[in-house]
Amino acid sequence: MATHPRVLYLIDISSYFYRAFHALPPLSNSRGLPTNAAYGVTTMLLKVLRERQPEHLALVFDAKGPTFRHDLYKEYKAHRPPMPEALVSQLPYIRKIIDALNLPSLVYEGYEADDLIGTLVRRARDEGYEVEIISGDKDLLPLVQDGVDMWDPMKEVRYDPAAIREKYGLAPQELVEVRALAGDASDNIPGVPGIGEKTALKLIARFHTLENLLAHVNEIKEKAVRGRLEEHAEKARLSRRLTELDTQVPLEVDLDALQPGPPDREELRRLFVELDFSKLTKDLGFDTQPTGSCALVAGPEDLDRLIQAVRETGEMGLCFVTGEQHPVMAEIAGLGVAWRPEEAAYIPREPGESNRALWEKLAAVWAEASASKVGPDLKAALILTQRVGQELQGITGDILLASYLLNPARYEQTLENAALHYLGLNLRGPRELAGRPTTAAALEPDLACQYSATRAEVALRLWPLLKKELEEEGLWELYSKLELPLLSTLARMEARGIRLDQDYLRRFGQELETSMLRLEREIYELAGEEFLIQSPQQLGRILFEKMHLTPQKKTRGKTAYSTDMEVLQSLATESPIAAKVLDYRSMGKLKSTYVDALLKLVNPATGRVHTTFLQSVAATGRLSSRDPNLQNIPVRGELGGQIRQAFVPDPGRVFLSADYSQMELRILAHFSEDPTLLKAFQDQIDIHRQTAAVVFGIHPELVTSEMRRQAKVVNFGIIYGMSGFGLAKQLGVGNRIANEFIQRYFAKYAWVKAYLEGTLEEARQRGWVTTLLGRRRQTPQINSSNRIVRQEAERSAINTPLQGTAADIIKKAMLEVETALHEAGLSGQMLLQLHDELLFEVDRSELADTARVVRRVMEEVVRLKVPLTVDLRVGENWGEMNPFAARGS
DNA sequence: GAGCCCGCGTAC
DNA sequence: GACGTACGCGGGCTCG
Repeated sequence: MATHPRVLYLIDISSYFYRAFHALPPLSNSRGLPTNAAYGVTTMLLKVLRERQPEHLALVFDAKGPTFRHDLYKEYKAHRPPMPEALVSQLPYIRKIIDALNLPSLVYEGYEADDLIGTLVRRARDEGYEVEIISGDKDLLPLVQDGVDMWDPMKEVRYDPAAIREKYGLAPQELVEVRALAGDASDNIPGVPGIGEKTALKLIARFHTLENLLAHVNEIKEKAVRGRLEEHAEKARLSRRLTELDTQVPLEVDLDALQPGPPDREELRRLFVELDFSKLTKDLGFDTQPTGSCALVAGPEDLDRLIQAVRETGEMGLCFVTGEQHPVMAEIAGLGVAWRPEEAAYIPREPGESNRALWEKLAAVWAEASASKVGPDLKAALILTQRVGQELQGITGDILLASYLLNPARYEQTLENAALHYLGLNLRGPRELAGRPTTAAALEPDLACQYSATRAEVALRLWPLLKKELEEEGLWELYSKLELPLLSTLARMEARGIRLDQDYLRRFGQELETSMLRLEREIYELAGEEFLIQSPQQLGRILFEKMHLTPQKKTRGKTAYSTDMEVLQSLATESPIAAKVLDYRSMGKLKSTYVDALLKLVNPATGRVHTTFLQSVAATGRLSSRDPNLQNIPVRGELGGQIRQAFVPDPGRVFLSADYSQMELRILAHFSEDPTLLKAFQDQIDIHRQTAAVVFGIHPELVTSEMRRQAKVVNFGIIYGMSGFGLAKQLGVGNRIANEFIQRYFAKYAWVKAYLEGTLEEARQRGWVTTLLGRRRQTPQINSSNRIVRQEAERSAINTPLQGTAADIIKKAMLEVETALHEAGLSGQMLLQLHDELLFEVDRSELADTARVVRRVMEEVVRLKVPLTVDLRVGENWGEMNPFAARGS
């Protein structure tokens, strides 16, 4: 039986530093350290290890300083610029990674890696090894022979003698002769001037060696080539010596000993985390906990020990396990608690008197403010604990909130991502733990224990890291004075909920259904067949293939005809079917998204719906709302308003809404300090009318309502970083006119233009933009060479300080309004935040006082260079809100 | 049947 | 390619 040949893998590592550096975009970690070369080299090495599983391997380095080739020719590699600083700074990390991977390295003073590889190839063949050279450098191709091939894992190219013969028409060794003739600009090898690779290949194919060629130079017909060869024969001979590999490097190394050792996985994890190599970190497969037993709190003794430990450390990581419902309603399956790293336990919630006693005792501990509470979602924990009786105290470290403030757009804020990013740990979800698709609440106690105790423990470990970063980045105040207190405010709003008139909503749903059935019949009639109207695909087929209406545009994926509102509106002149589809669509939207979905989410015990406000999602600092989303309940249009009418206050109470007027434009005025814009707001001028006067170049008195409407689009467009093209499309005017609008706008509001440009420049320089209260959003794509990517980043960079400052302001106002109402002894309650508006439920008897407090606090919450004004409205339901207490009355 | 993407539409 | 930030529906596809 033939023994399998031993293979020696020789990695031309130095060349990969440059190749990775130049091939990859300029990546960097969160501290701005460039990482692209380190990343490329690491992935290359991991690929080699994964795909070859080498038993014998060496990383071969270039020696520092001059080599024998410099003695031969002082100009050798003389034109090479010094290594770029961005690459130099990565070398120590590459070194550390190689050490952690525990791979043998070879370097020999006075020689390049190529010579060492040549020497090793010779010796390896003598000792019966096969060799694979890992390189992308063509200079090494002459070494390829039977039993020696070359592989470039980066480009996934392989060379053996046959491949070289096919590509160059030569034997590998003959490539040395080619290089002697053609030279190499990057190494400053002269070759024969005027002879390039093509000519050289031809010549060597015929004469095989340089010396043979020079001996038979008179057989060459082309005069120019012959003349150059005769003139530069010595240069060619020198080039050949420069390019020939020295395979006799006096290297004392035992090939059998060139074996990779076991990698230091902990060190790799540490390095990958530092460099933000999150995918590689994940691939390392560090799980938080092996399957096994978990500390289940079974009786009072266990719990006493837990309580004792929490009191000793003064820290408590919490992770409740609940069903999917809102925490106001969700079933509690148990609680994971951690008190110091590596120490955590799980308390299941079971029926029975003894378990109830356990939980009462536990509740007493989480209600002690002396222990700092840390967790992945403290708002949910707060609501759950309120429900169980004792409200959570000592709220300190919300992991997702902290991670969000540090980098709001980096990734979805989850404990999994934070654990991976900051600790290099893979958290295992319910699916991985159970080995089947499931939810946390459905896990067996032992698995639920592993799940939630681990999460509590990981949160506890993450918190000091996040806190330190918040402090270092100047975000601690934003966290501790704004977002963390707001978490409690939001918890109260969510828990309170908002009452829904279910009977009304059901009736409305039935009306919609009736109207839709009628429309459906009419549409089928016009189409001549039945089809799914709500399917854009089928609708497109009917409208554009069967009925031959005019297609207006393709969908975003270019795959189908678009049937969106804009298209249908323009088709209304061609066929009555378009308007009917539009009506059918809008009713279907209301029914499915608002009527049906809303009814499903009502708390049956109270008739109220409880949204979840998400505090670590929107990249600008805004809140978002989910299950149901109460921030996009329809308001425009007859039918839309009817949905809002389903939201009603308790008997004896009314809704009070308070919305900031033109908030983002005022913030633009504040930041830009544009005199015209400032004056308009100080004088309480209608800003859209003023902009209309500006862009149409007329007296404000002459502005028509249509002009004002268009100017409103311009004003909004500025905030969104809209282009001339976008404005033209939106307004339905030509490009030229739209550009003229923009030009006149910036001519009049010149400081706005300067401000916007300043924002972009700042983003380019610093890599982030900021808001009034110091919130940050990183702008990693702002210097992208891809124009589309870059412009998208620019629009975000322009919009974020404005939208984010609005978010800052209303968040601060929410905190202060709550306090002010409480101090004034008023019972009004905040129900919703809608980005620039707050909705309260107020006792009718307290309406006037509450309105006064709300307006005062909201208008005075920050001092801008323009006044902030608030419009108040009151109503018996959310759909019929009427102006209240207009200013000055 | 679960999970995902697409097209679309609602809000500020 | 062209307007920022969200959430969520139904259709339709893939995968098991």
